Amino acid sequence: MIIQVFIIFTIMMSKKCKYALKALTRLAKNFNKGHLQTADIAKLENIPKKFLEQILLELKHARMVGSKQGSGGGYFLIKNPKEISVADVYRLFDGAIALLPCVSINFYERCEDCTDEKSCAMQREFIKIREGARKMMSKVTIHSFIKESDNQ
Amino acid sequence: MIIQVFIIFTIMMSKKCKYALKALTRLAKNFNKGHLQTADIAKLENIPKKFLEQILLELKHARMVGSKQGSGGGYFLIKNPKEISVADVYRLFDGAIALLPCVSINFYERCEDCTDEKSCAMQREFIKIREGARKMMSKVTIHSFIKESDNQ
DNA sequence: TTTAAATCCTATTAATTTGATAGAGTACGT
DNA sequence: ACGTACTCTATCAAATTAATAGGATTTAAA
Repeated sequence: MIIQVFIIFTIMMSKKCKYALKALTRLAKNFNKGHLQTADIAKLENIPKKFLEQILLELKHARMVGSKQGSGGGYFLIKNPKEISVADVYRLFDGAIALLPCVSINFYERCEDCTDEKSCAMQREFIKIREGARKMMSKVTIHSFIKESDNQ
Repeated sequence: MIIQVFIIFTIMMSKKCKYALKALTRLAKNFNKGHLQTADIAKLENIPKKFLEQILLELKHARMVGSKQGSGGGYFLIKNPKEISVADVYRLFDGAIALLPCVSINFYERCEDCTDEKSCAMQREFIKIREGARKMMSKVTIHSFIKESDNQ
């Protein structure tokens, strides 16, 4: 008897990035209403608390959230939810939106195997693909994730 | 003296996928003109030969290329270059185009941490992002990578 | 019919990344 | 001073990537 197991690996957004978006959305629902604690966000969003700590810290360094230390402290959004796009968060945690480094705006790198970038047809075409993804990822913001039913 | 090294990791297309696109483009330039050998493609495109072997084999299993075995053998395209899109090749080597598994058409999977998919605002928005990327990746084909100067 | 050439196929490897945990250190309200 | 919650760095196991290795198989040609 032969058992075949197929494992399909897919390159997608990292969990870290997804958790960040969820945490930001939770903070956005509380925008201008005080702060939330890591432990509460972790519970509400099903995120490992210690992992979330790192994420919120990175978001703080990126100046998307602010924090209040000590007892009774917590995190709060310091940017308008409409001004934090998926592209911003994706770039912070997962890097380039472009599929090839030579096509990236923020993470540009030359391809080692490329002989003439100026006439590279792949580069020309992958710029189009990047723009397709970038436009959509810039349009969707944290605000987009807040449902009307959340009355905010 | 402190030396700081910054390593930026970016999720992009895998090298395998990129090599596949380059190999397919090379074969496309030779479409209906006989076959090319792995070793020649490897040399022309700066791809490790043994690695390229695997790639061409996968492309064969996916019925994009055909092969002729034995001495004097090689590979040839069996689909029209206009009918092989970047999306097709990307899905074959790197998996889903969507950024979240719950949003993927071909690699759908439920998010473990999701409580109600029907009302999930993230899912709704990430479908838009997927469509932005998918449309562009479907439009660009192997034919797009062939420059006019290659007179083909 | 032997030999060489090329594809076919599977296993293995080192390096890197991910997702997470651990354990201090620091700030602050009570 | 005490407890709470953020800050920061180190570490870990599992998974993935990008190759390499080594045969097995097929075919043309000597």
